[in-house]
Amino acid sequence: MAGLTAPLLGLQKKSLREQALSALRTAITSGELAPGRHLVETELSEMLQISRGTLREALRQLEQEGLLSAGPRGRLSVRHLDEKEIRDIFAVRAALESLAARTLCELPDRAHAIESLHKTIDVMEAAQDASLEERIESDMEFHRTLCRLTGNETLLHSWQSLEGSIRMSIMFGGLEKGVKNMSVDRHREIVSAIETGDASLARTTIRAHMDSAAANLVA
Amino acid sequence: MAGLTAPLLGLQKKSLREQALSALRTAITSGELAPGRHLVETELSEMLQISRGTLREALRQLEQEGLLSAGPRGRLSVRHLDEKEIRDIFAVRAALESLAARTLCELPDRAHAIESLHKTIDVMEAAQDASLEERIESDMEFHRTLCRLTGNETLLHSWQSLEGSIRMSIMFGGLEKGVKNMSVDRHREIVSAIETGDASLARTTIRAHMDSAAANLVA
DNA sequence: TGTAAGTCGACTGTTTACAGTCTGTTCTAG
DNA sequence: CTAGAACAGACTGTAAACAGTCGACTTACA
Repeated sequence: MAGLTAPLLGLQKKSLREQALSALRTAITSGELAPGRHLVETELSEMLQISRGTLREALRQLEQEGLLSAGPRGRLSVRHLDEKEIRDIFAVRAALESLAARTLCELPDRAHAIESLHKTIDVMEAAQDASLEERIESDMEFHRTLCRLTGNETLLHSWQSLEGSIRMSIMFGGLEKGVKNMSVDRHREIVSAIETGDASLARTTIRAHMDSAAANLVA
Repeated sequence: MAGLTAPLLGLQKKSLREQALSALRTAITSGELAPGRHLVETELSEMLQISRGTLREALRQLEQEGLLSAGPRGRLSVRHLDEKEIRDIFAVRAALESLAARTLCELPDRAHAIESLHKTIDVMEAAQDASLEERIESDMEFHRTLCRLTGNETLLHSWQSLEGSIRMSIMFGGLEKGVKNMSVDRHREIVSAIETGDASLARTTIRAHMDSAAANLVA
């Protein structure tokens, strides 16, 4: 876990709290901090080289993102997801991304959006032989972009609040299973559906993508 | 704003942070802290009679709920919603509640859920002549229950994260306009749709309810 | 020996005080 | 009148400390 301090020494632009947040998020979704692991404030603050106060602000945020769960007397531990929870997370994710797809379908001028989406898929394609982590990263970027392009800030925000849980699901289900869902074709299919402007088709395509993704993970 | 301290003196079970959170949430969604209002940490901590550290933890959470927006150098102010944002919030809300309705439709044994929902509508009905605040409260309770009954914790959590924004939308649009959406019949209609088990119908009913609610608010 | 009481240590919740930094404002010297 | 210094307000981050609580361990007693 020594790697935890490293990310903080770099980019000084963000506040310490945000740096700690990123470092912890990464540590959790990468499995460095295993599910169920108990977190001790004084330990973490020492590891991250920040004060307890600042750390606690970050912890509250992670708690709300669903990466940490609170036990008795406020004791935090890394959340553990069971299969039902993974399915539930993907159900919510599907609902959000369906809305995104539907919204994009109704966009009169969606050529630019289509292009942006294809670009993120190009990145995915280029990362075919890269590490699992990089492939997952490019996949997340596609879906995040899908939400961002709608221009609905609330939608993007809700999706991002779920992002940590999604990443945990993938990690919990196994990265190998996770990347199975990241076929380039499936994603092009989604973009095509949006391109047609058929909201119903787009919704169905997204839902199918998510259902199979969740099914793969818990299989 | 003197009322801010009062809620803290009551129920001592929760931590100071949670008490502050509730107090601030109420102050914001009730309009006591007006949109755009700049918040000063030392002022608030003095008003709420808690330390800055504890306050900051609460503020982080409100920020993530979308009730506060951060300006340059971390200066927080009460978020101001324009009409597009209200529509966006209700679009996301519709997506979440559609999922809830669909999930309940697929529940083999949904008699109990149906009953619970009717009960919350009974409360709404009884509150017909109560204050606007109470009527809104009973409406929120119905929709929250809708999400809770699915047993999907992530869905409930996402909805609750949005709850503050929803309340702000109603406040911003005007309470009078807000209660227009709370007809008992419309809600019974939603429950009936779920009772039939027709997921598509349920989804359509929810969506129509939300669309008209959003339209009323920004009208 | 078994159990009940007492002790100790580990953590969290919360407060206070303080240092550093940024920014806008005000006051003064030229 | 204006450039620049001095200042006040506000946020970020830190360190140290204390109370309360709960589990674990120890001890004393029947």
